[in-house]
Amino acid sequence: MPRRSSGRVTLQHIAERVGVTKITVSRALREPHLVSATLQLRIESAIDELGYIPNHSAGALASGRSHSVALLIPSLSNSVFSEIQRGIEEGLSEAGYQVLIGHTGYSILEEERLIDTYLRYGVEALILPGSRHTGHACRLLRQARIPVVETLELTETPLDINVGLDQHQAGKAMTQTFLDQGYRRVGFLGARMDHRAQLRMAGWETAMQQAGLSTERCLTTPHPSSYRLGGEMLASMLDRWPDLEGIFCGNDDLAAGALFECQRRRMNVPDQLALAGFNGLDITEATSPPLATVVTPRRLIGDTIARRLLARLQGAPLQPASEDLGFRIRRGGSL
Amino acid sequence: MPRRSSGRVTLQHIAERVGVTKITVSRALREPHLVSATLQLRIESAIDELGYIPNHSAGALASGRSHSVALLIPSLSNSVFSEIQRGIEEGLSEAGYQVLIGHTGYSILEEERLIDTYLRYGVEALILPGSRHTGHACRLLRQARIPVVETLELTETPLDINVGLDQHQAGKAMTQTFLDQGYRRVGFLGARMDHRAQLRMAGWETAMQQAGLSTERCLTTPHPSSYRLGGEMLASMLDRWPDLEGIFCGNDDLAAGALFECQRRRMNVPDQLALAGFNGLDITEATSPPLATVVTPRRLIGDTIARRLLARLQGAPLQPASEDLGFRIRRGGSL
DNA sequence: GTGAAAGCGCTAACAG
DNA sequence: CTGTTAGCGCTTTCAC
Repeated sequence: MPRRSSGRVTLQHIAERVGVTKITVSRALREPHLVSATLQLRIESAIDELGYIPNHSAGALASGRSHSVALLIPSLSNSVFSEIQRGIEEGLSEAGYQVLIGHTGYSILEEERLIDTYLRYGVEALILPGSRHTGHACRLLRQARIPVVETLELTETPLDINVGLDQHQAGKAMTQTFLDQGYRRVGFLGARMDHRAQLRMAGWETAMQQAGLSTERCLTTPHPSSYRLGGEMLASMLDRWPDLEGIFCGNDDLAAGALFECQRRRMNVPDQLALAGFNGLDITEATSPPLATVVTPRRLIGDTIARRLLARLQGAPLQPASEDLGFRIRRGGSL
Repeated sequence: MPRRSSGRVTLQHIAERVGVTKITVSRALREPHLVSATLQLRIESAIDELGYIPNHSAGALASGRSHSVALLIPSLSNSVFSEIQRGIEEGLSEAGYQVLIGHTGYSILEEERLIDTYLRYGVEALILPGSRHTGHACRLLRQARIPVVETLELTETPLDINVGLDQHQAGKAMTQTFLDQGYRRVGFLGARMDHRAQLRMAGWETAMQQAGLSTERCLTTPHPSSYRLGGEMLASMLDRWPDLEGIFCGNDDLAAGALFECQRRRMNVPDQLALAGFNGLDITEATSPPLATVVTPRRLIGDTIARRLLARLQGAPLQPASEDLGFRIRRGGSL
């Protein structure tokens, strides 16, 4: 009589039922070609009858492999990441990896906590949003000796794989589009102000300064962005700088919210005020007028991550390098 | 010399460094009050120095407890679930549970696959969207003998905990609001047409039929909903039924997309066409006019799930029962 | 093609 | 407060 037992059906139960040892059952599940066809069938039906569910922990412990990868994203409610995630998941699940999702809430402290958690789970790789991490997180990543992907933004000093786009350059390019269209008093609206939002804003500043224009018309908040916030912030900006000709919003949510506020005020977009967002979400094509935006190659980013990560997992050597997947400016009708 | 070894730092390494046995180190981590203060400190610093990361699989295997719970949601890009998820996660993480997220893509087959996956991971509870599952999924759930939560919709035959709202009733109530305002030719627009979308549509049908009105003005598609789709479907409906007075959209995305299309056509909302959505997402308060919608208590659902699930995890008996958390109609300005 | 033995890293149970 | 022993369910290794 065992002293401890979970009561769950184990390999051993299947083995006894079939009249073999558990290693044969194990093989039947993992390397069917090494087991005779008759046995294979009898084992399958025993598994079915008894309702056997493999114990992942036991397998991972014995083999030292978890067949899982952690994907950290800043926020579950931001659809920017869902396409990236789709590409990653399709690529990795095909290769037998389970993708464990965590969300950092845009906090590198929370990211650190999640890295720790998932390293305990024995993930075989980590995919992180952004390139800024806490010191302890970096130490954990180094010690873990597993492939790491940093994504969304590019960094000069990648830990391993780095796939994304130049957020600063993109911010600058969109601002330049305003300038090319003849707009001069162009403001910037930013929310959350995570690292990428800061880079986009810096791109705006650079473009404005290079054109010899003022960068005073700028409003930011640490609060999460939302449609409502876009409207409120637009109102504040117009109060303060009634001479505004255009606003570059750090993301599409803010831009859409700003557009709605313009509609309420019966302000014509783009004649009275030009607007632009960032990311190229579905909503930018649906509004009236469609919103100008920086279209980011999210699906491509996801696919690329999957491809490069699989290569690393299959033994490709560590060669830290950045891959710039670019962006595209879409003028919509709001600019 | 061990024959196999992962090379990772283990409890044993810490124990040797400190000069105790590994069980003491294990206790220092899990039940610090059972270990002397001096040892506690020395163990902590050894853990820090060597960079020890506990092996979750080993712990789970030995203790039979995974301290994790699976949360399945239909889609990562639908912000409807993010608030529910937040409530669940806050409540459970406080109690020491890790929440593993999976997304079913609105498919009960994929749900079945995920249930199987997470049962292998040894999750201590499962939170599922909806109350419809495959036969095999039900069998798996029964055999697992762990708490199960079915959410979003209510069911007569809950497997265990069921927290949500009456989607049919909500659809009916919103339709009744149209009728109360004097609208008669009220259509329905639905996308994806998962079970909840079907229930909402059935609510619309019931209300219309009870009022002796036609239910012909109805357009649905299996495609995922989006703003753009809302606009396109509105256009189709107006082509086919130019006499439409109002449209109840199965969700807020469609309603917003429909509103944008009205703006493009310079149709006044609600004078020429009344609109309503479902869920009460942020966007419904931001548009001009704000959209009528059925406000669902998502945060409350999440909190309630966490509370009731924790009770079950701490030993409360299985008492299958539904909890109806209701809904609220908000007229916005589009109805 | 199948089996026996050992061990992955940790915790339960009992002892002192 | 700390240690000893056994074992969780599986896979590796080596043997037949």
